[in-house]
Amino acid sequence: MNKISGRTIERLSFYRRLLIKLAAGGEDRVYSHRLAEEVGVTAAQVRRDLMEIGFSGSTKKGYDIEKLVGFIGKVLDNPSGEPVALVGLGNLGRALLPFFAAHHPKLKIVAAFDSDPAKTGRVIHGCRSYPSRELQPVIEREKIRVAILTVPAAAAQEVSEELAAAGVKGILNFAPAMLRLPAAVSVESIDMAIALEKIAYLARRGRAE
Amino acid sequence: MNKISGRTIERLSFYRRLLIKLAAGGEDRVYSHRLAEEVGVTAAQVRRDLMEIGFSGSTKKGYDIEKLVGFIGKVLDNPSGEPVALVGLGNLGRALLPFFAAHHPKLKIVAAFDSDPAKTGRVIHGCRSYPSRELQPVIEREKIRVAILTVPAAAAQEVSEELAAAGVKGILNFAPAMLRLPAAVSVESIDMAIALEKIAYLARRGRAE
DNA sequence: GCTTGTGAATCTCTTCACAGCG
DNA sequence: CGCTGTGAAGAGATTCACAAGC
Repeated sequence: MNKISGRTIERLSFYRRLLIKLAAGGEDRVYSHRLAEEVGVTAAQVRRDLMEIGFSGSTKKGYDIEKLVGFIGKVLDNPSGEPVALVGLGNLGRALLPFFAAHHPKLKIVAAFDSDPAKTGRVIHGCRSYPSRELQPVIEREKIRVAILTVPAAAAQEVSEELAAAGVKGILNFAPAMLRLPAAVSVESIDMAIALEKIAYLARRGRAE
Repeated sequence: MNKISGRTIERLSFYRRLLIKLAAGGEDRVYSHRLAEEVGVTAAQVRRDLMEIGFSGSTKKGYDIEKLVGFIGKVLDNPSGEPVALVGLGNLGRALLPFFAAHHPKLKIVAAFDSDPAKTGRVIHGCRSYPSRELQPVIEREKIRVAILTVPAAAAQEVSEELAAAGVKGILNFAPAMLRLPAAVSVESIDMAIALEKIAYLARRGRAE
């Protein structure tokens, strides 16, 4: 169950989301075809992914939804929950707080940071905000290993280094900048400006496929 | 210069961003190595990408920055500019307005929509907001072909169909939902919840590579 | 020497297609 | 039968490595 590819991780996450929805609708078993159809991949892909994590559906009638949700959880989640830091309380950061607060049972934003004193020392959407100066101590105290970075591009490298130094091992980076960090720190970048340029390109040229 | 892969488009966008920064710093030529290093890919990858769009640097001393920026622009941009619609003025949508308004010379959000009358009929960050009912006429009038979708997941499918019907050809989808649309419409989804789960996973397991 | 441009090799990811099972 | 699990084939993307230019 060791090295699972990034693509597979993403799809597992999608599968789980859908499975939970199906379970809420009262279903308890599902075929790879169905899962594939709803998530937008092929059935073979679904079976491969489940094979990769070592999950077996009974051949009889597809996969047991509840079991599969649990199994995916064992792969993706930290059983004891995962505290997350949000760094940068600009427009985007403030918008993400309620967005992430809403959903996840395991992932929880427990601390927010900003360099602007006007934005700190408060509680925003149930999350305490601290001045940047307290970044390292708070992250260490709360044992935070995952951070969301929503600072301006110019500050991103510096702040990410502080995060890494404080012990953060994964950064979800929204700043339009490339972060250079030790290999022990994983970075996943969401570059919305690039995504918009891409979709504008695709809209002009005909659709691929 | 025809079918360019999605990956390449994204990287071209990155290259351009960097090139503009270099040009602002007074530089006028650049080697593939340098570009690669700063963007986080290999030099061979850079050269492949430029080959793919048919750009030739002089062998003498790398690539002419200004020419390359222009060339990438010819590939990516609609020369007459690209009007964009934003649909969904919740927290995220409102945060994206200034974010996108800031930067791009060609891509410009010219209309925003929301189903909540309290949020419409105003001008937010220089962008006029309309009630959803006016979605189709406004999009047709403004000849909008690109839309950013920031509505709740439950509404995403329906709204995206309206967009498609109104003539939109590319959708940047932030809703955690899979859109089923005619193949003529391109969809690029940014699923922040999935991305956060992924980075949490990577933070727990050691880094890949 | 240092580049770029590029065929060929490699790696990674996805799909095919079928054995095996209930 | 129609399903899952999976070896093998296929597609795509990346890197290697080297010819050719200045």
